[in-house]
Amino acid sequence: MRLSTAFGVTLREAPGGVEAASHRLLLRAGYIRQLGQGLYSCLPLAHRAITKIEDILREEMNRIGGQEMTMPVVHPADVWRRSGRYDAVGPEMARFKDRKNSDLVLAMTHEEVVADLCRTEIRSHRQLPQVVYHIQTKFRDDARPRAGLIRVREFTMKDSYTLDRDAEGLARQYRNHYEAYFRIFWRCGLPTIAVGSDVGMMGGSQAHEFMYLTPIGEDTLVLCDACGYAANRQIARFRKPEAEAEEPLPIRKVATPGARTIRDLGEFLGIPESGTAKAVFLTAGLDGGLREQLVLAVIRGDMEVNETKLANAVGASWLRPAEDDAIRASGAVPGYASPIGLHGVTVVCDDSIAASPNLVAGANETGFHLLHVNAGRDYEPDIVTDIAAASEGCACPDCGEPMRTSRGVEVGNIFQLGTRYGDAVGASFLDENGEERPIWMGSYGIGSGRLLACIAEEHHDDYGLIWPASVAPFDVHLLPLGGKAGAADESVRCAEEIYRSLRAAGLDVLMDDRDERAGVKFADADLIGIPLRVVVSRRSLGRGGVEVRFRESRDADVIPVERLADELAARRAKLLAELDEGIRIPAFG
RNA sequence: CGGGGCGUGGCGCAGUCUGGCAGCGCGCCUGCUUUGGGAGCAGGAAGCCGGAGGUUCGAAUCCUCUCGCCCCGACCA
Repeated sequence: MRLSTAFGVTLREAPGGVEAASHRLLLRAGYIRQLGQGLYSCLPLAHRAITKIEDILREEMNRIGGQEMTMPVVHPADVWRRSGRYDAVGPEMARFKDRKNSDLVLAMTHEEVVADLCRTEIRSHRQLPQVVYHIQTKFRDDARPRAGLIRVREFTMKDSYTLDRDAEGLARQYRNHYEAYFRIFWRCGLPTIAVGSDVGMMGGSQAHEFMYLTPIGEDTLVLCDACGYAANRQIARFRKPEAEAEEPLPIRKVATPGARTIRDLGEFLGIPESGTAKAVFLTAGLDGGLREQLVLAVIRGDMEVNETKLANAVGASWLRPAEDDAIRASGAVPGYASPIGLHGVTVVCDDSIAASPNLVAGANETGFHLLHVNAGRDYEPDIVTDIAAASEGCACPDCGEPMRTSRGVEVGNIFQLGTRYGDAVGASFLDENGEERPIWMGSYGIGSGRLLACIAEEHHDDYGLIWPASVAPFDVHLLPLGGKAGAADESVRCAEEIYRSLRAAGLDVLMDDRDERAGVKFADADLIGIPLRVVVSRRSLGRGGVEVRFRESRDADVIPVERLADELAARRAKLLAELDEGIRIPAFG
């Protein structure tokens, strides 16, 4: 491609309000342009880079037996009604009607369609296992897109689906994806870790997220450096400080004027926060979010409630802080609440509460608390489970060492779905004994645009992007200096010849044939970030060739023109080999 | 959905408080000079100031409504 005729220009200044380095540089270097909130066009440079990413996705999917196909972006609402997700997912899914007034949706993902296809295509155990995938547009009407391509509303995703006859088959395919994903990310030059994650709206039993660790990430991860435990904070477990064993004492009411918070209470009574029971009221959306239920989460005062765990415990599709009116209607008093003597409330106790005797709790009376409250004796929780939020420094659930937290961007995910979707649409097969059995499904996604943005985030400097050779939109950036395009200058003639010969040698070449000064060309080359640069100038020709350097390096080598194609091909091969050699697949767990 | 902010040539911004000729830098076009890290000089094109309504002799500026975008939170595979 010739820069003089390329569609898209570089910008000296980024548009205002742009924070993330990947966002700023992709805009400035002419890769992407915003059309609307969370909606981006990929200009030729980004398109080429994404094509490289997709090539890697295809290779690695095909390596584990994947068959590429294409499924529609527009779905009849009925397939989503059958799975129960039409009502469950809320406004994130775009819905509309066709001319016949039939309900349609824009696809957020494709489990329903795959399950529907299985209904007719999969009849016998002989047709299993299967891996199918496509690279297709998704739309999710996210409430808050941000950071350029990191979080958008319309995006392209590689989503694959595995079909198996039993849980063991699913586990095998899940593991194949686990390894394939690490290969993919390493080949793209992106370091990631796999963390255990919430299954969320997908449903299912086990899930991992592949996380690129970066301060701009929106997910909080809890990591143990000692043993490798890693989980999204949404589901992260930890060892809770144990309470001292005591005989239960008789309950006693004490005046605690003005002590509305746990800290106030601890100071007032002269006890540690772990000696108190914190009561948090939330309104939960049950039955797919249609029915509201007041929930009281009770946790020891030294910990916080994890809303994801709580939502999973009560089967809620959403939670919101409860209004004071609803709290009072249950018999509780905000600020002095406890689970004793309430009605119309689902009481969920963290397991730390059940294990801690003689806690201080509210008296459901303004200005008073109760001493020596014991779960099971003074009130009966509806649910006792782990609803505590892990945080920086808390003890690893596996080895007990202190854990740290980190921010991350989810660049891929893998889900063991089980038989849920097959059951919903009646997708089953006949086994060797002629018995009808449900199909076990798995679902696995990687967003290609988000992946591109994360790679840009990882590989850049103050001057611009520095693409790994595997995803760079071009292999070589060719810069003729000193002379107008098409002029009879020696450097230009030579560059034209090199342009032809490198392309003939199979390299993707971007030639800056614009009538620009050297400084402008260098600055734009830094910005665009092609890994190999060739400078052709009177000076270099005087030294017997052209200058070759890596984008990352400051040093150039003079290479004779006759040897140039071989030299560049060798350097490119070396860069790619380094990426392949870097592949590390952590133990599955 | 809650809180905050911003919409003025392609991009970055000033002007708005205190109403009175629509500006600056970069970019773009033409010419001359220059030519290895974002050149200099000269000339030029380009904005119904996001939109609608209102107040006023007069509105980018004041008022009302509205649309769009950004940031924080809620939410989210």
